[in-house]
Amino acid sequence: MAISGFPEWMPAQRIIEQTIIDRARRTFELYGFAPLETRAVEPLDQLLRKGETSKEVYLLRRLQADEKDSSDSTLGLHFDLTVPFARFVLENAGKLQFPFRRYQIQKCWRGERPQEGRYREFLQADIDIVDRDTLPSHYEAELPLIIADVLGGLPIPKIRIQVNNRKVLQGFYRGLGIDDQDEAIRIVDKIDKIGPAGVAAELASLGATEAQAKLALALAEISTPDASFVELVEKLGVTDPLLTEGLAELVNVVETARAHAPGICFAELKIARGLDYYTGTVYETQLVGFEKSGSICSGGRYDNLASSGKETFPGVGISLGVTRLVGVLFGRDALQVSRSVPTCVLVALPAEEDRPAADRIAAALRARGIATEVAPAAAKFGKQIRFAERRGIPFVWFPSPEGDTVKDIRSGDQVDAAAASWSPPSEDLYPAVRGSFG
RNA sequence: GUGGUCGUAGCUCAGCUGGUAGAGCACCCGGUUGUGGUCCGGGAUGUCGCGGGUUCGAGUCCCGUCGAUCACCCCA
Repeated sequence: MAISGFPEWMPAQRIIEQTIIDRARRTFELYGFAPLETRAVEPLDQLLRKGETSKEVYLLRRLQADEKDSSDSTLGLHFDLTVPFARFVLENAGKLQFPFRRYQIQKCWRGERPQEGRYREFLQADIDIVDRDTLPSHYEAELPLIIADVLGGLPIPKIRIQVNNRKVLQGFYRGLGIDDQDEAIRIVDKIDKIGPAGVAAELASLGATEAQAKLALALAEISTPDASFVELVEKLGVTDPLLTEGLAELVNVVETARAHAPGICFAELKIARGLDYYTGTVYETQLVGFEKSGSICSGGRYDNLASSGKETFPGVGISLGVTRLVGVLFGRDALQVSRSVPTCVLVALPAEEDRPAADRIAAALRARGIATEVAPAAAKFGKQIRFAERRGIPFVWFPSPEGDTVKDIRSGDQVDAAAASWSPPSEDLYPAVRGSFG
């Protein structure tokens, strides 16, 4: 029986998911991120240190727990990888070299109501860079490039990375004279759901004047693929030091992305991100054609998350929602894989007595990196071929005293072959993932 | 956590106002005593999501529950 929100994929789907994980890992390492895994649980007070996400957290309880036991603080499963990482950095600051860049690919848990692309247990592939005391803002420009690199090499729809900076919003609202800037950010962030009129209404109930609401909406409408958003903001006539600072940072991110990966990164002044530990740049990523499914890759800069009072480790990170990405695409049947098993070659079995010889052939192929299995039984060759065909295994190997042959069952071509030297075309070595979307 | 829709064979679905479950595709066997995919013939298949209730009788009505999905919330 399935448990709501805890997806279990079929092997073909898992192969696709692993393809994405492998791509992410390989790319992260190419950019010099060190691998890390943190424990699944954190003390509850750690998890709740920033933000009021309490209701989402799953708690860990021992079945035989002593009711009177109050020694340890309650443990909760982590709901992202950034908070545990911040804790890890504080704990191990003495052993790490800064700036420290690491990747972490792990399950996360949130106690939410599941729907397509939203799960209670899901996989995130997260990268973060932290430094001691200060963090140069060029790192904020680097992260979208890495994500573009990961996703650009996968058979998925085009992506659109939307970037904003909370300083822009905060500074603009402050300059505008709105007192509760954080609440204003939350309201404007809902613009896609409730529309400009809805935002104006909520801002009004926050105490904003009509003129203020109008300008806030005008800001939210700004969306450019380059630095031209600055002029548009300046035209609105609001000034504030924080706004100026945020605009400069945002220019850097957008222009860097435009130079290295044009057409995928946009300054989008309406996005804000829910998690409230972000203090500067924030990212959100849409799959083009799947915008309704939400962001598949989000993050931002946090200046105070890893801070012990004495020391501060500002950081910036971005997290790819692997489960959401595949879940959304599976939901539309948009991904196919060439076979449901890793096997490239099936060694046919003429008779049960031939199994030792077949095993030797398989071993020779495996030794050269070719995934091989031996037929389960010495059935008619037609059946053995069908066994391979159903799983998508491309090659069937026929052992013979007169010399082995190998058949590509897709084309029907059959050629003489020796297990010590034959190799499949490189594109057949591993299951191939294909995407189909309009 | 709140509310809506849905849940019949592996898949897609049919099943009229309650009368004891069906089709197509897929699958298995044979034709084709060992090289599949076509064709022909034959065959198996369901705790009708689960539990309870109403009824002489429930896939069909009622309640609950689980799951999928959507909206809110939130977010990967």
